[in-house]
Amino acid sequence: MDTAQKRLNDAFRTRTKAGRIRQQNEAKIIKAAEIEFAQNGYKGTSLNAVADRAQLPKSNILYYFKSKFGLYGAVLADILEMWNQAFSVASIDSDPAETLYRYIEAKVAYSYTHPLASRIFAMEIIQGAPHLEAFLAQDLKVWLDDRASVIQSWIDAGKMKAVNPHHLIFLIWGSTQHYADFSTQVCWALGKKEYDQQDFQDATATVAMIVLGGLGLTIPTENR
Amino acid sequence: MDTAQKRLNDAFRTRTKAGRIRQQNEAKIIKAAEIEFAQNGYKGTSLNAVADRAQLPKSNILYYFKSKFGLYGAVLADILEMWNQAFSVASIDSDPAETLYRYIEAKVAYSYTHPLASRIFAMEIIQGAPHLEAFLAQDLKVWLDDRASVIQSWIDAGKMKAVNPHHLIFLIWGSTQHYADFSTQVCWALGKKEYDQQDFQDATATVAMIVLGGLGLTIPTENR
DNA sequence: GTCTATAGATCGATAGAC
DNA sequence: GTCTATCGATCTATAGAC
Repeated sequence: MDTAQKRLNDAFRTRTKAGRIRQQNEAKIIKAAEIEFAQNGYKGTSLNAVADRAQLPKSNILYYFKSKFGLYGAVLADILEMWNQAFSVASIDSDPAETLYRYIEAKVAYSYTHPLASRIFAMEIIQGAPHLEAFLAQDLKVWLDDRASVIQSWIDAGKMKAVNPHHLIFLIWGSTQHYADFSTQVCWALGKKEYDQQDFQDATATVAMIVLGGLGLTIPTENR
Repeated sequence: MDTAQKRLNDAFRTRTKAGRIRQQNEAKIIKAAEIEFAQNGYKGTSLNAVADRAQLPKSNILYYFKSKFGLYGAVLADILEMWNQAFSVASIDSDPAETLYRYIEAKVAYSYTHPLASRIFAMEIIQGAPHLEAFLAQDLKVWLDDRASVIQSWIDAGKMKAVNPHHLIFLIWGSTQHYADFSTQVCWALGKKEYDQQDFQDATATVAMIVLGGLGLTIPTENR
């Protein structure tokens, strides 16, 4: 009778007591969905294509995730979880050069280890964030403003040149994420089929040198 | 009988002697298609949506552009034409600071005046450039290598710090194009609905200061 | 040249057998 | 829980009236 309570119970059981087969299948589906969503966007992705790639019947997807939008939400949740794990640490009184270098390094590494996640996020934003607006806009803005205030405090303390903190963050985002989102373009230019570790070290070095240098900071000694 | 020749004639006549109404309609369709492609990608865009936005019957689109792919090609051609007009000038013996500043300025301005074009291009690349690969890969690589060799000559002449020229170009691309491609994100962060001119001046100033500063160059006096 | 009607394929989602 | 069959909507593209 109480269907709302029943649905909550179902959802909870689904999250916690999922069977072994179901968990394996869900993982296979999310992995396949990441590839398809990154390649074709939300509208451009068909459940048929995801099902084929996951080698599972299409109805299986809809049974697990209720709808196409539900599947997309699960993929985004996966991405945001990784995102938070990688960039949640933020020290207030730490050294600007050290902190910014670590951030650039982590950002480039993330582009290397999670190119699909990075690309899906990029496409979602380019399209105006029609799907994640409600549940991400606030978190993201809080995180950004927090970061910006730290940078501003460094500037006020005379530890680095004065720049618009938000624009500085965008510059770092743009130039690092570029390596994941525009890998096709970058690979053409470098005459390669795929990146290797050396390319990512070069990327980190170039971005760090220019950004830190431009701010009047020096790269931490152990990374020079 | 000679259908190949006939088709060539048709194509030529279409390009050159197009009627007034047809030209107007084609322009309306391309403008509508730009919005839809930027919002939903190639696969995610339907001719119905384009037709509705252009306020023209769907068959009209297929009559003018032969197919969905033909329409997309026309949109891309439009974008690349603007692109070339904006960035084709490249001087060999010019001043690095002056040249790089003008380039950053032009790139940010392009993001401001042609955000849709910039976004379509970005999505195409993110998706692996499945459509424009054949007819753009070569041109783009030639252009890039040419630019990189100029930067290398500046480095060899001791005019600026040594960096990987390709990565420097990517950094500029990434950080400037970011303002068009990720406008949603940037607007959230700045707490605005749309950019104004001041935001773009700030963007130009920040990117120029950091990039030129990081390379050991000074911003041209008239722009400080 | 322009537009309506519609074919043929594929979409997301559901019903029901097992 | 899993999978087949299928619905109704929507897609690209074409045929043919005007």
